[in-house]
Amino acid sequence: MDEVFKALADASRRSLLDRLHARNGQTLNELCEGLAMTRQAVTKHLAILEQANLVTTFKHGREKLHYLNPVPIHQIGERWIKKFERAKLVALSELKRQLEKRDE
Amino acid sequence: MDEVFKALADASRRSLLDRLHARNGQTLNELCEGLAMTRQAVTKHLAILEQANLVTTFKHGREKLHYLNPVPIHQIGERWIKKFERAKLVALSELKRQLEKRDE
DNA sequence: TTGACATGCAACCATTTAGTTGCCTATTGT
DNA sequence: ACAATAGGCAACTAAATGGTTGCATGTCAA
Repeated sequence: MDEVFKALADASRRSLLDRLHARNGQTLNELCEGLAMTRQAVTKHLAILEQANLVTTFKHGREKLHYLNPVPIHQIGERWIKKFERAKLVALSELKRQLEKRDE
Repeated sequence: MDEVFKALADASRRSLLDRLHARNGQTLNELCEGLAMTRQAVTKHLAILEQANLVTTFKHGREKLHYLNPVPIHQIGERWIKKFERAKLVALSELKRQLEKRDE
């Protein structure tokens, strides 16, 4: 779980996930196109995404195909966001109560 | 959005959010209790959470009260996770298709 | 009013991180 | 066979990050 959050912390990596979401199964070079980064930098980002299990790869000849694995992202929603859903419901009223308490 | 993801990337900060979720409106010193960190380190974490709008604070006399703001977390779910929900549904079949393609 | 308590500010340090360059290996098409 | 293509590995650098210590400020309570 820690690795997933850390992987998602970087904007370049989120954009790589966006690209895979737009078209799944891209090669490393395809993912590099149009980015202001060297191929090696992208390789490192993909390795981090892979270690967080957000991306799965298959080798096909000399190419490496990258696939988005949305399951960990879904788990964030399941385990973490839902935890704060109820809090969201009462947030406004709590803040309101606090603002009144402030004038004591 | 970038700030929210970065704020969530650190385990200490997520645990601070957990603590606030368990009991909202704690002071800085209360949030420090039992942590293997100096007060100043916690202050920095809370500042990052505040800047990401995940925590809101009110000063009450000499105390600073910290409140969880779950809205940005909820927005992650809205804007980002749902984007990958459909992808999750087709992920397995896509992977399967790829595995077959591999043997061409 | 003065000491204790709650917090703020700033300088400093070590580690991690994001990126680079340079070179090596493996596969493919002609 | 061999040049071009796709990717891998390692060393290095600059900047960001997470943490510390030391001191200053503001508020409360006796």
